[in-house]
Amino acid sequence: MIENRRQVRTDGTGNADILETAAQCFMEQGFSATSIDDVARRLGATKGRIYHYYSSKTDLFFDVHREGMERLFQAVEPVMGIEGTGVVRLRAMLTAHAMAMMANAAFEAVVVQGVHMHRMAATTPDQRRTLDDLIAIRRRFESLFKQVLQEGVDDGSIRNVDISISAKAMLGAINWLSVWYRPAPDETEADRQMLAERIVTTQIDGIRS
Amino acid sequence: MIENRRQVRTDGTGNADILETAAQCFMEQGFSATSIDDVARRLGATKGRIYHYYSSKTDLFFDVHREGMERLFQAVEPVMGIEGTGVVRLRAMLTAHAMAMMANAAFEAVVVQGVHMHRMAATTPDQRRTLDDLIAIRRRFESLFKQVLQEGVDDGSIRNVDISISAKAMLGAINWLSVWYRPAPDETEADRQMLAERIVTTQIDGIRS
DNA sequence: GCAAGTGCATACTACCGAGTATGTTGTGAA
DNA sequence: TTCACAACATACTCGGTAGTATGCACTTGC
Repeated sequence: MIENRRQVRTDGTGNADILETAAQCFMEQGFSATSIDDVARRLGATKGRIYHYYSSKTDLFFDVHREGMERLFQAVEPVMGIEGTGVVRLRAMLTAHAMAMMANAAFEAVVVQGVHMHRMAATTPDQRRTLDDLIAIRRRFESLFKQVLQEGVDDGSIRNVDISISAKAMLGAINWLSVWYRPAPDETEADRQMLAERIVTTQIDGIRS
Repeated sequence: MIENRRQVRTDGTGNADILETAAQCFMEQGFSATSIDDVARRLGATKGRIYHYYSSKTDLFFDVHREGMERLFQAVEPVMGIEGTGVVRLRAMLTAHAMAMMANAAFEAVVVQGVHMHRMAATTPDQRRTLDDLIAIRRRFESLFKQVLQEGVDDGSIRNVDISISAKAMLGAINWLSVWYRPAPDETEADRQMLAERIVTTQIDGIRS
C-alpha cells in the first residue's frame, strides 16, 4: 500500500498540483507551520485528496525535497560536460544552479529547509531511510562542484584553494538566493540571467588563477 | 505590565539562561516546531518561568533575534573604523562577521530564521512593530557593508561591481555558515579564524581591483 | 452491466501545545 | 513582623492539527 503511494509520485495527474502547492506552502510558512489543511485549501480540495497520495505530512515534504533536488541535477549535470577548462565549466555549472534556484524558488526553498532537517527526529524507520537518501543526494550534488573545482586546480585554471571550503562558500552565496530572492512582477529570463551571472562572476573571480 | 516584561530583557538573572536555551531550541527545531515546554524542560523549569518574562512565544523568538543582531553589530562595527582602504576594512568586517556567526551559532541561526519570517503574519500590532524594527536593524547591518563596499569602489581598491548584489552574495556566503557549520569537538579559536579567513579571502578576491 | 478499484470528500478522534488562572515560596522594605 | 511583590510552579482551558474511518461517485476491465 505504502509502496503504491510511492510509485504514484511521478505520474502527472493531480499529483503534480499537490507537489507544487505543497512547495508554495512550505516555502512561505515552513514545514511545521504548514498544515495539511492549508495545502488542501489552497488546492481547492480537502485532506482526503492529499492523504490518498501521501501517507504523512513528512512524506509529502520529502517528496517536494526530492523533486527540488532532481531539478537541480537536471539543470547542472548537462552543463558539467561542456568543453573547456575547469573554471569555464564551473562557471557554467554555478550559473545553471543559480538559474534553477530562481526558476524553482518554492522547491529549492524546501531543499534548503531540508538541509536544516538533517538532524530531525524522523519518526518511522522508513522516513529515516528516505531522509538519509536525501542527504546522500545532496552530498552527491555538492561533490559535482568539488570535482570540477579540483579539475580546475589541476589544469591550472583555478588557484590552489581549499576545495571543500570554497565549494561551500560558493554554493552558499548562490543558495542564499532562496532567502532574499523574490521574483519581480515584470521579470524576464534575461533579468534572471543577468543576476545569476553577476553573482557567479564574483565567486569565480575569487578563485581563478 | 507588558512594558515591564520588555524592560526585564537586559538584566542578567534567569533571563539570559532563557534566551540561551531558547536560541538552542529554535536553532535545532525551528520556531514553530519548538514548544515553550521544550525550552522549559531544557531549562529544568516549567512554562511559568518563561511566561513570567515573555508574554508570548513570538516575543521570546524576537528577543533572541534581537540579541543575535546586537552581537553581530558588536562584532562588526568596531572594526569598521580601522585604518586602510575600503577593501582592507571590508575584509576585516567580513571576517568579524564570520567569526561572530560561529561564536554565536544558535543566536545567528535564529536571525537567519527571522529573515525568512519577514513575510510572517505577526498576529498583534505590537508584534508587527517589533518585527518591522528587526527588519530595519537587519537592513542597517547590511548597509554597513554596502557603505564600505562603495568606499572601496570610490578609492579604487574594489572593482566597479554592483554594490547591492555583491553585498548579498558575500553576506550569503558567510551566512550560509549557519546551515553547515557545526563546531568540532576540539575546535580552537584559531581553527575558526582560519576557516573565516579562507571564506572571506575567496569573497574579497572576487571583487578586489 | 457489474465487480473491483480509484479518487476523492466528509466526519470523526485523539492529542498536543499556547496561553491563562491561580497557587506557593522566598525576600526586601517599612 | 508583616506586607507587598517577585519568581516561579501547578493545573487547567481550548483551539488547532495529524491521522483515520468511512462514504460515495465514477471509471475500467471483464
